[in-house]
Amino acid sequence: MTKPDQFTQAVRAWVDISAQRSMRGWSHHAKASGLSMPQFSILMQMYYRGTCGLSEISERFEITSAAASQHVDNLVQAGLIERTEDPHDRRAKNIRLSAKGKSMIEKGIGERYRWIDQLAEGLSEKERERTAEALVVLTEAARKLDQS
Amino acid sequence: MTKPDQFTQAVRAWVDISAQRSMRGWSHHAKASGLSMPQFSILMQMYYRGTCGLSEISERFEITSAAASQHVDNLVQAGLIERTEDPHDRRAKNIRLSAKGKSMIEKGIGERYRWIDQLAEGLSEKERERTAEALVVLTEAARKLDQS
DNA sequence: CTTTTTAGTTAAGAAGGCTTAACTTTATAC
DNA sequence: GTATAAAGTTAAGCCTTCTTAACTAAAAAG
Repeated sequence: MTKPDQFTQAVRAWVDISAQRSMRGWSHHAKASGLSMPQFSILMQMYYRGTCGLSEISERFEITSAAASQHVDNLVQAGLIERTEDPHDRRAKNIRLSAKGKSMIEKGIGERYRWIDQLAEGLSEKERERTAEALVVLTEAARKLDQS
Repeated sequence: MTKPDQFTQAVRAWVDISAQRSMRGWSHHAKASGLSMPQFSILMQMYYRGTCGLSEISERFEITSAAASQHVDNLVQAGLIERTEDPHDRRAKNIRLSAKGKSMIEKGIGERYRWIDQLAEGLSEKERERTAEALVVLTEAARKLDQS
């Protein structure tokens, strides 16, 4: 990498501003629903990745299994996730979002992305089309990075 | 807005994947440098917005001025920011990054955006040009949202 | 079949972040 | 010029998160 060229510059600027925007409504919703950030993050992971074990949570968030267990326990008591025994390995637990947890997260996502609708209103039809195309290209490329 | 159309969909997907990517190296760097997330976020704000008063910090992060004062104090003692009296209003303090704080954040930013360079490698010259243009348009529009 | 590993839980305690409340100092309003 | 408001600090205490350590139960290894 020699210097921040035009592409890098453009991506950085957008990532910055979009991340900031998204985080705003995000932590708002977390607070409003009485959840702490870690709790909310765990629910978020459940939403995108589906059922998992406790160990996966502790790995992903780089906390001890004790900490993960405590978080999960709180969320279970709040009725937001379900914890059942894994039939194939009775030491392990299967953890998944409850219906209540799911709808909660979906509301949070709506909150997180409301600004995108406002953004759309500030653009012409043509601009929306062209930027959407560009983002699809970028998203594709980013996904490939994840797999490598 | 009636339903998530193509534009919204594309923006969401990209925001998701880019935010995730950026956050990864991000909290890593924060931990590695012995700073908590709130502390790191404050430094980040200083970096992008320059000098500010204490009240701006408490507003931006939605914490009391007491909490902001404590954070700032820690950062001053760590040599990462400087706190001086505002000559125009002697009640107020001017808070700005120190050289040490600046280089620290810049290292963090490098960490945060390393993946963008990898992303660039996966695209053709033409794609880079066109996506960069689109992102400039989006960034502009998002900035306008902030001002309204 | 015994030993060791793995998954998870529980309890106790340390560390950090945030709040309220009381206070100082300076600016603004009347 | 006095009263009020604003910027910031300090101290005390609450709450959350996280960790370590001791534990149970089940699977895997030998």
